[in-house]
Amino acid sequence: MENRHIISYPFLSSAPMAYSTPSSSSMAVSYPLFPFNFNVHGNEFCESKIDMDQEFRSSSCEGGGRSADRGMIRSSTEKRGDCHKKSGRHKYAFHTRSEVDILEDGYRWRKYGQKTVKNNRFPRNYYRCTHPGCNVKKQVERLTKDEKIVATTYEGVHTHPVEKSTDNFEHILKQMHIYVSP
DNA sequence: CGTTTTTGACCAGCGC
DNA sequence: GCGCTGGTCAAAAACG
Repeated sequence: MENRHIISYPFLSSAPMAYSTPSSSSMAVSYPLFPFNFNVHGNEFCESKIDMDQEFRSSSCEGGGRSADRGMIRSSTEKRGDCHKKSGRHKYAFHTRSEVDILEDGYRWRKYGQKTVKNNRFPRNYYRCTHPGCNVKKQVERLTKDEKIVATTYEGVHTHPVEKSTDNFEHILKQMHIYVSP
């Protein structure tokens, strides 16, 4: 199986990347950091920024730990404590053309859910970063209209460096095909 | 044997 | 209030 991906990674580092908002509508392939708002009107590659919170403070989700109590954690401390709009995290969705669902992006993900969504015959997969204290999540789903397109949604910012070596990552970059309109 | 995936159930938000 | 839909949990299974 071949790992052909046309992808870009907005979350390669936990460094605070500037919101460059490229109005020039051409994606700057600035290895290894991509700006948050890249815009490519190439072929299949599209990107949509869903939501943005300007400061993502890691609000210590490891406080309670996993309770063995039946019934859910239901996050009683942060439920109505401070955030009046709970989905105020960094959240970025972009489409990639790939033949496998997930690609080695340097982080380690653990799958925690799978749901069949309404307009897709492919299920949506839910992943979470396995680093302790890092609650970055991502969703991966394959589109029905073109099953070569994989929609990936990242939520949150990693609060730790990338696990895997940069050698491996350069290998990944060589696999990536990025559409840039001339 | 530790970690990850699978999978059904549970919960919350939203529209009617 | 009810049902639908999406997101998450957690126990069991699978995996290395």
